[in-house]
Amino acid sequence: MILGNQVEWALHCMTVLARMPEETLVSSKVLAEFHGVPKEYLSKAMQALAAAGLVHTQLGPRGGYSLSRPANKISMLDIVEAVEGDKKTFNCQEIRRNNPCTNLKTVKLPVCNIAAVMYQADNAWRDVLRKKKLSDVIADLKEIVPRPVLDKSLDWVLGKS
Amino acid sequence: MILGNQVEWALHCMTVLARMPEETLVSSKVLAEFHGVPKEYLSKAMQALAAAGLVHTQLGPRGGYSLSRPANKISMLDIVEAVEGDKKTFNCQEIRRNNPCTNLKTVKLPVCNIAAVMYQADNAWRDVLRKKKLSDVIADLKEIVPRPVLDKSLDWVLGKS
DNA sequence: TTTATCACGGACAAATTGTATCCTTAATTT
DNA sequence: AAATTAAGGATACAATTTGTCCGTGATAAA
Repeated sequence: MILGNQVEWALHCMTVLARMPEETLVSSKVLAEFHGVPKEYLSKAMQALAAAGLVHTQLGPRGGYSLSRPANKISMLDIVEAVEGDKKTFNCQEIRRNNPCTNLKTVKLPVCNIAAVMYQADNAWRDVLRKKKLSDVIADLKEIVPRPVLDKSLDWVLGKS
Repeated sequence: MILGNQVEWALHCMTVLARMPEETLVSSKVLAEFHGVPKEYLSKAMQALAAAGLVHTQLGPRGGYSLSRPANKISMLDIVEAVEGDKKTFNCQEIRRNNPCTNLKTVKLPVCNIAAVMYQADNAWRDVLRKKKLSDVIADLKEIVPRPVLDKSLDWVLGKS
């Protein structure tokens, strides 16, 4: 059970957008070059973010992406689910109903107790991501990355936007 | 990010083994028939459980599987990791080092803050599964499944073991 | 108005992983 | 000796992930 790379890309792209001045648009070309990932494929992730309403998009020359709302109103879960979908990590197939010695095919049963625990674990995972806002991520970033590196990166992106 | 079916199968098989009297061996053929899943493929999951030391195996006629330790000493995480592996659900590719405006390829950096949150979520998920013991699962089972169904199932498996 | 740049989105292809079957070998009971 | 069982390798098929390519429409700048 491993998340796709698109999730990582999307998270990093969102932190870039979150650090930009208001109204600044960043194209997928710039985002792709900045992160060293294929532009066309990254574009799919950005489309997912747009479809989820997390980013605003602008077509045409000098077009690109910007956050559609403040970074403290966007959680990491929002981003992960936008790209990865919101299906649970455990897909109960109800194999208990295959039990050959009783006919449980049509009987109504409470939710499978094994699935229940898996769902509980799934929720714990989501809760952590739901509580972490994009603004928190930016704050963390400023703690661990040297200021000059942060500034140079911002200037680089701004210079291309 | 979705777990494979083998995890579900393994969890259900372990609950069957946990309900058996001491020293009883259950073959993969019986486990497969009971759960309505392909025997050969289920066998792979059982091999994984054996490799992880969660079940004892016995070859030859009347051979099969039994728990290798008490059900309260086996967690759901033990079972999930035995089948699914213990790789984290988020695989950080360190794309922050691809940043074209600074050379971060070889610089030592603290763990990526985005990865850190993903790992935290991963741990929350694992914690729930680690705390839930196989014995707890059995207890839950007795609450939600009618007693006659439980008894008939046990008798069916015992009759074939 | 023309041209270049951008997001969008469909079609396609390659690589990886998940699901499953088959068969041989070795161990063990009857 | 014969039958049964787990172990494990080889293989095939399906689904998903990863990635590319190209056409369309929007839009800004020349």
